Amino acid sequence: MARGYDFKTIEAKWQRVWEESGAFAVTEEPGRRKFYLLEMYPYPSGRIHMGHVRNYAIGDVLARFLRMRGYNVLHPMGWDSFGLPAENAAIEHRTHPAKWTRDNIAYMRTQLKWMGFSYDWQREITCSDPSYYRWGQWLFLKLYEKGLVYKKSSTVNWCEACQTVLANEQVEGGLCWRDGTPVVQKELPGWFFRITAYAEELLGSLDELPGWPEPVKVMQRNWIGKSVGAEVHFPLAERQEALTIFTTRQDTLFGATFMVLAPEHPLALGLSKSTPQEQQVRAFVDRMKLEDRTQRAVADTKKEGVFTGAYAINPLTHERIPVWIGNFVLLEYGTGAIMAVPSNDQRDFEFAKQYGLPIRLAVKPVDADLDEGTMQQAHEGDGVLVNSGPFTGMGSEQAREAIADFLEREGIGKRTVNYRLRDWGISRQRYWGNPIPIIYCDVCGVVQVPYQELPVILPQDVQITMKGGSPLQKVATFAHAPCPRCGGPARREMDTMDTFVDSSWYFLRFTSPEAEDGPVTPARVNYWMPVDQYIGGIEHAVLHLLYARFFTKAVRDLGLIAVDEPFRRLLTQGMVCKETYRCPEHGFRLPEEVDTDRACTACGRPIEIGRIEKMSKSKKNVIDPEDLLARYGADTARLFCLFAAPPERDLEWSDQGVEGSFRFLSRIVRLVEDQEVLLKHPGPPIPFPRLFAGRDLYRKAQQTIKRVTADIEEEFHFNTAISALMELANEMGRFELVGPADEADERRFAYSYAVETLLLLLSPFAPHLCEELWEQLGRSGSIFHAAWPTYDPAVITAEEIVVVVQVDGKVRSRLFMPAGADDGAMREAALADERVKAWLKDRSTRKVVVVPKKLVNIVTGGI
RNA sequence: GCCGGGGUGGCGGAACUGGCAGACGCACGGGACUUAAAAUCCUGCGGGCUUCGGCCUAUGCGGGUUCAAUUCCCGCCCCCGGCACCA
Repeated sequence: MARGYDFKTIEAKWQRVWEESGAFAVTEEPGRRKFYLLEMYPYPSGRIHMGHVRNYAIGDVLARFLRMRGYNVLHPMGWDSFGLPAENAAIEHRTHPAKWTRDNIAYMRTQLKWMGFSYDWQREITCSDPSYYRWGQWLFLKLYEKGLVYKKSSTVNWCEACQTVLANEQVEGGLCWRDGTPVVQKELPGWFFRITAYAEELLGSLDELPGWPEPVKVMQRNWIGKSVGAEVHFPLAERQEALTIFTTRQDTLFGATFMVLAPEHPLALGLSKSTPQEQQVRAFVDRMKLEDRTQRAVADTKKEGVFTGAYAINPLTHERIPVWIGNFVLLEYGTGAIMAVPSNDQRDFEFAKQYGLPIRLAVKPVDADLDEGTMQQAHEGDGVLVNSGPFTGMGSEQAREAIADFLEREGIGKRTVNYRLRDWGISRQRYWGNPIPIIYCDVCGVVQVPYQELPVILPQDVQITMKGGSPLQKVATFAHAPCPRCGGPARREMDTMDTFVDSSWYFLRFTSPEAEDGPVTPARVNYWMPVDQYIGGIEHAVLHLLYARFFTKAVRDLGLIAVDEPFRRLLTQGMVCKETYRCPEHGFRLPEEVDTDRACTACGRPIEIGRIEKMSKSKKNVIDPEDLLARYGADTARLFCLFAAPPERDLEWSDQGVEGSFRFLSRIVRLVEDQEVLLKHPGPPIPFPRLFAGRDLYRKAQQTIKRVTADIEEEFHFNTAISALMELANEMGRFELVGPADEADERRFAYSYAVETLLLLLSPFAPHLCEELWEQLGRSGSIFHAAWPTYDPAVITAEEIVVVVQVDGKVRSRLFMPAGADDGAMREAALADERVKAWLKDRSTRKVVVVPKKLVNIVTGGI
């Protein structure tokens, strides 16, 4: 234990008191201001890490602060306990995912209690518990009945290591979000949530979330990717069919000199049939099939293509234009076919140049002319239409409307909107997840499991191998089930739901965790929702936060809740980082324990300090919160996480910084204990007008109330709130408690007021210590039942102000003046100041600027 | 390439609405206490110059607006994050 104070005894004592008194349990109290405060619940991986500590420390400061401010605060905690790591661990440790998960939860719950977080543990929920996942199945069926859930076979993202499908949102740069394995494409049937049905609302209501960080909203907008444009039909020459394309640039239609289909386009092979190109086309399409699609879509892959032998008619120019197949056209966006306008699209331009296809300018820059023969790149911006029949001379923006009107009038096409967002594939070919409540009957087809039979219980007796598909297939008692409709033999759905489904509505369940007649109890959910403040990592900017918004809207449309958006305000906290250590020989793959300031234990080479990166086991730069608890205690760990950086920024770990936080708390203990006897009998309060000795300290305490309150409440500036508390403590340290006998009462009162204020303001940050000192001083009841202190604006206004005097914008003097000094008095005093006079000796005064109560700037005409 | 965030001492970071740049902490230097060390307390701490009064200079770079710019405007550079052949 570091020198300082006995945090072990203190923290254990108060944790027991809070636990036994059920201090943080809440119920709905209509008429009282409610506050639903939520931090993203953890995956029970085994132990909490510093990221959790930071996240939950931020939340806990707010929770304790808001309670003292009089709010009815719901602050729950639970476990995101389905998911693949449990299966991996089951193989590795020869245990069962259920047991592994249960043990982890038990241990992590204990750890969170050691941190002193003020949760309402009566509302704890666990995703892998049938009492929870039952309602996930229930919601699945309700959404299925509404057409918001459907099954289809499609090309999906597959992670070979996880042996399962991934949603688009779970692929990061072509790699699996969980383990970084390259994702491959695979044709597979699966269940989808129709999130695209809410694309427009998910986009639009972002504007109604002023309490969300702009970066997150931008990321969601980009992800949804709305494009406004038109669908245009290009009739195929000598055929009855037409090719439909999507474009946002119908103003360039007159420049469309060829078309390009994605290699997977259904017409790709058909168009070349019995043309001389047939062989070539087939070879190209087959080659593209072998190439990985994520690879093909990534970066600047060389553009390649082949002529189909077929022609289409440009519906505006009526020209015959060739139809090609190209690797740069994506089947999944738009219609999988494009019109190519090489003059005004760089990709089309490159393709045209490579294969000698014609280029005709459709839109030229406003202030310049372009020549098709000599242009070196496409003109992609807006401009003025040329070669465009009746539309020639129009500006792009106007032409887009005019041409869209024309297309609609002539039946050639219509205005349309395209989204990048795809439906959410939720089927996972894994065991440790929520079973999808569907039964397949040869006679009746796809049949829902009846509501009264829910939950479909996940069987426990399974063999987990990570090979040969879902372990559930081998559980005969699970796989075979009678058809609920005809009673005949049938098969269960073997896939489980993506764990992100569980986390898409857990915040609703916290409001009524034991509801048995539905996922939530309407009166309770509508009392608490929305979450007033949500706190979590930026890594969920599009994943969880988009899914949760979708679910909220879908559940609203089921009539279960009244809110449109789940999270009123969002705080995305930065990562916890630390310098890394590398061995020149072994890199990050250092063996077991690294002797950080000496040498690699494997080869003896000196360890180099690497970049500052997010704490991770593989980088060997983690700090285990438990070591911190043992050395400094929870209050110090919490305080450091909040002091070292503003919450939204990355936090750089510093062992000395932790030491500093601990020193501060130890100092508080001394400030109180050294004067304990005196502080226990503070004497009667002395009104401010009659307080002279200790007047400044009293004022400082009141000013600190203002600063700390504003810092916590308005901007989550916990770091500056703590520095304000340090300043107050510094001033208390300097304060002379002993003085002339006739001032004794005043000094004692001022000091004891400062101590009391300091403890109250510090209590959300260092709750155990503040409770202990509060009790030692003989104050009644828990400090958390005390009201948050308030200040008197008349007191915090200084009686004396410092007026800065500048000459030509440079500070030359400072004057102390009474707070009531007006502009004229400031001006007079400034001009009369000796230092200022010296500066003005050889210069003429041209102008004097006075900023009330702050500054005088004397502008001269120079020497 | 597009979008977003950022760039301030040796380090983490402060600075309301344009008004004293560097709060608070860490590290470091000096001193007190101590047999000694730790802890604690006092003190110094952007850079340069100094006759020790101060002076000059400094918030990524270059311009501009203003009595006054870390803050506003214009043009660049660099770092981090997201998206990326999206038609």
